[in-house]
Formats: sequence, structure tokens, C-alpha cells
Amino acid sequence: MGELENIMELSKRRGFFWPSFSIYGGVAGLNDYGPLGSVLKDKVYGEWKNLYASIGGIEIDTPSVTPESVLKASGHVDRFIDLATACKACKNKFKVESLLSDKGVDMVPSGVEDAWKIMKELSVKCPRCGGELGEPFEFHLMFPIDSNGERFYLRPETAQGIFVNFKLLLNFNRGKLPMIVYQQGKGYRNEISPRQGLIRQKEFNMGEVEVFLDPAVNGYFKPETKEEMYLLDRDGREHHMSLPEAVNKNIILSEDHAYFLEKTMEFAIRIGIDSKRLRFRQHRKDELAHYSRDCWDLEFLMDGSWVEITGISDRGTFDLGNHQKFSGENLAFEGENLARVIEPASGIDRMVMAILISSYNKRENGYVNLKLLKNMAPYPVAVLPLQKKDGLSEKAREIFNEIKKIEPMAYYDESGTIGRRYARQDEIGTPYCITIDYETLEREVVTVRERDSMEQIKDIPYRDLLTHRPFISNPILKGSGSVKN
RNA sequence: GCGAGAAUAGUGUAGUGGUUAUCACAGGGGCUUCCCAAGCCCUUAACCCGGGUUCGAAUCCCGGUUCUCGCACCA
Repeated sequence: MGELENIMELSKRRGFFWPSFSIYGGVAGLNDYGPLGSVLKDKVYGEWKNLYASIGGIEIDTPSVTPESVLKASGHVDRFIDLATACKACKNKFKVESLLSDKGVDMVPSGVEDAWKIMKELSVKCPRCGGELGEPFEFHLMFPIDSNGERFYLRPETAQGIFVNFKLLLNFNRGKLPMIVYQQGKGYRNEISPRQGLIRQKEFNMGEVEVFLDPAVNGYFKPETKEEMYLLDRDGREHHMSLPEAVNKNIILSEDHAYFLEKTMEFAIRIGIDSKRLRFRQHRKDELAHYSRDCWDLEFLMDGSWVEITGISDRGTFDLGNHQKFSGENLAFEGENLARVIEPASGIDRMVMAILISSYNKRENGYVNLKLLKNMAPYPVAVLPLQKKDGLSEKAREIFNEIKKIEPMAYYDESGTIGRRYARQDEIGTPYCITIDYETLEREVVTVRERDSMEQIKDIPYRDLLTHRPFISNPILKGSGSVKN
């Protein structure tokens, strides 16, 4: 069974995520987060916000429903709607633009009629079977919405909500650059063939950061980490070196860009993604998005292939320049100068997958423990009576109620045998189980059992567990969170 | 989207025209000499959807949906 399959099976069974609308047959590319996945996803967002807040970032929240004018300016309307045509014989579909370019005609037809006319003039045939092609039609990579005759789209990225607010945000920031703005939210892409669970979806969670820099100041942000990283440059050369060194050797072209690679790596590690499965890969010139001058992706290795989880793009002045031109508003930060933008954009759902895959461990006896970091586990602690009899159940509930006051996500379970309950918590990544036994009845002490080592710490006065935000930072409790980075 | 295969309890599966639809695990309840999914008893729970063929369909046919693998797509 592949890594992805293991996670999908566990996720569906234990409530991390599953396909949406399944009682109606399901829809490809849409997934629900279950009770555990919702908490995990929120914790990922939480760590992400903490990281960017800690370096001075500010948050914004803008709509998904976006007027066409905005996406016209950003280039998405032209780049995200293709004219397509289908072969009448073999049913394959093709982009009209690429068919014309095969004929040596480099132009984008202005509409369906224009395209149809040109296709007839050049007598374009199906490149697969030579068959006759049908009338072209619009193929939307964005989801269009019509409201009283006005056209909107669901946003393909959250970024535009930040760019269009640049003036208001800069005013909030009291005119100062650099300015770091971040937004969490859903993005939408009409994927032709969504696959692989949370990896390619039609609707997905994004965390996007737009860093606005004064282009006259280079190296406002500098990477510091000495840690060696795996870098793959646009010419396919592998490098194993620290980020400052990569800047010195001109592999990464700007210190500011490298700094946000550093922050991205820091974030991935902080949420428990295995650093041995991570690399940065620079986009080739021909794969850069229309708005991007340079881009490094953080990629995660799963089932033998690398999947993008964050793209750190240098968008230059593309977006502000276009919005200035299309809206007529002055978006310069001083005089004529436009801010330059670095954008670390993370796929939150992919990060959740990466966490689950990094944490998944099968023991020799065949049972699974999820080695989630303590700060990520949906249930930080479970309270388990050794058995139900002899007042253990009552005592356990009493202690559980106390613990609930400081840790609302504590979990209680008294069904079946104790071993089964430990196993159940291991599988969903709960780092600690507090066991209430006969000693507790006599001396108010409990046993704490650690998930990965299965070791027990005996004779802990349970009152001591109530004095800290206990199950994430209590010094009494060691171990756990054992994804090595 | 194309081509090929697949879809049966929560999960994994058996079942080639007539079965009370198999088994395991998981879930719930109980017993138990009770600290790692032990054992025993009881129990919940499924043929993807819609048409068709047939006396009779989980099983055969058609369409849809979803999944897997290849191709294409991934701004």
C-alpha cells in the first residue's frame, strides 16, 4: 500500500478527511475535513499566522467572489480561460491556442467566432487522428459566477485581495515598507482531472503572504540559518548548502527571496513535516506563472514523487503595476516607485497531507502510531480509567472534568480494555494518555503514558498536571513530537 | 477529458443469474484474575446511482458518478 493510500484509509476511518458529498456519489476534487482534520488544519493555520505575525506581518480577510475587472487586471481572465475544441472522431480536446501555434500562428483569438474563422482558414485538423474538429468553446479554469448580468469569478488565489487593498494597508502600516500582509482562505480552480485526495482539489485552503519591499533596498531581510538544504536550480543542478551560501554563490538571486525560503522551511518543520523529505526547486523559465519573475517551490516527497507544498515567487511589480494601470489609482509608495513583491504561497491541505505522511509509523506488531508534534495533535491528552469498576470510572471522570477546564480538547474513553484504548489514541496521534488506576484512588497520583515510546511515568500527582498549559509544555512530560528534523 | 481496470457494512474483503449476502478488523454492550488492539458472549452495520434484459440481477447490458493506472492538463 502506498503512503498516500495509508493516509487516505486512516483519514476516512478516523475522521481526518474524506471525499465530499459521497451519499450522492461524490464529486472529484472536493473533500471534507472531519472532526480531527478540522482541528489539525486550524493548527497549521495557527502556526503559520504566528510565524508571520512574529516578523511583523498583518492579516487581512477578503472575499472569494471577485469581480471580473480585478482578474482582468491580474491577467487571470486572459490566462485562465482557454478556447478549446473537441475532435468529432476521437473526442480528444485541445487548446485552440496551441493548435494555432503548431501551425506557426502565434496569436490568441479574440473569441469563439474569431477562433472558428481562423481554424477554418488554416483548415486545422485533429493532431491525434486527423479527424474533423468541432466549433470552439470557452474552457474556464476559474469558476464563473453571474450575478444580475455582471460577471464574477471565484478567486484562483487569495493574493489579489491583498494587492487591491495595497493603499489602505500601506496607510494602516503608516506608510512604511517593508510591509508583510498575509491571508488565509479558500482558492478555487476548475481542475480538469483532480486526483490524489487533498493534493489536487477544485476548492482548497491557501495561506498566502505578500511581502512588499522597497526595490531600492536589497537585503532588508537576510537568511541566517546554517542548516544545509537541498536546492535544485532551474538548470537541474543539485546543491546541498545553507541559504546564505546559496545567495553568495548566486544560486538564489536575492537575500530577501532567500529569507522567505528560510521562513517557509521553518514553518514546515514547526508543524512536523519531515525535513528529509523536503527540497527547494527553482522553476524553469518556461514554467513560470505569468506574474512571476522567479520562483522556488518547497517540495515534499511522497510515494516517490515531489509535490509542491509552497511556492515562493518573486512577483516583482507585476500586480501593483497592472492594478494601477487598470484602476487608474496611484499605487506607488513614493513618487513613481512601485513596491516589489515576494510571495510565499502555501497549500494548507497539502501541508496537512505532508504532516500525516511524515507522522505515520507502523510498529512491528502492525499497529500504527501517528507521531504528530505535541502542538499539532488534535487531542493533546486522553484520560483513561484502567477499568470501569471499583470507582475508577467515577474518579477518572472527576479528573477529566478538571483537565477539561485547562485543556478543552482533552478526550475521555473507558470502553473495552486499556490496551485497545492506548492503541486508538496512538492511531490519531494523541501524545499522552493519563491513566487512572488504584493508586489514584489511594494517593491522587496518575500514570502518564507516552505515545511513541509507550513508556509510562508513574506516580505523578495529578494536580501537578493542572498547573501549566500542561500537555504541550509541561516539563513533567518528556518525549513525543518525535518527527526528527 | 481520452483509454484500460475497478466500485459489496466505518475499513479491508468473499461471492460467475435463485445465499437469511461471506469473513476479518473497527464500532457499541457485557463478562473477565485488568497497563498496551488478549479471550469469551451479545450487538450495530453493506451490494455506488439510474435505466434495461430476465420468472428472478450484487452477478448480464446501457448511461451516469467516483476511484486506480497510463496519456493529456496542472495557469
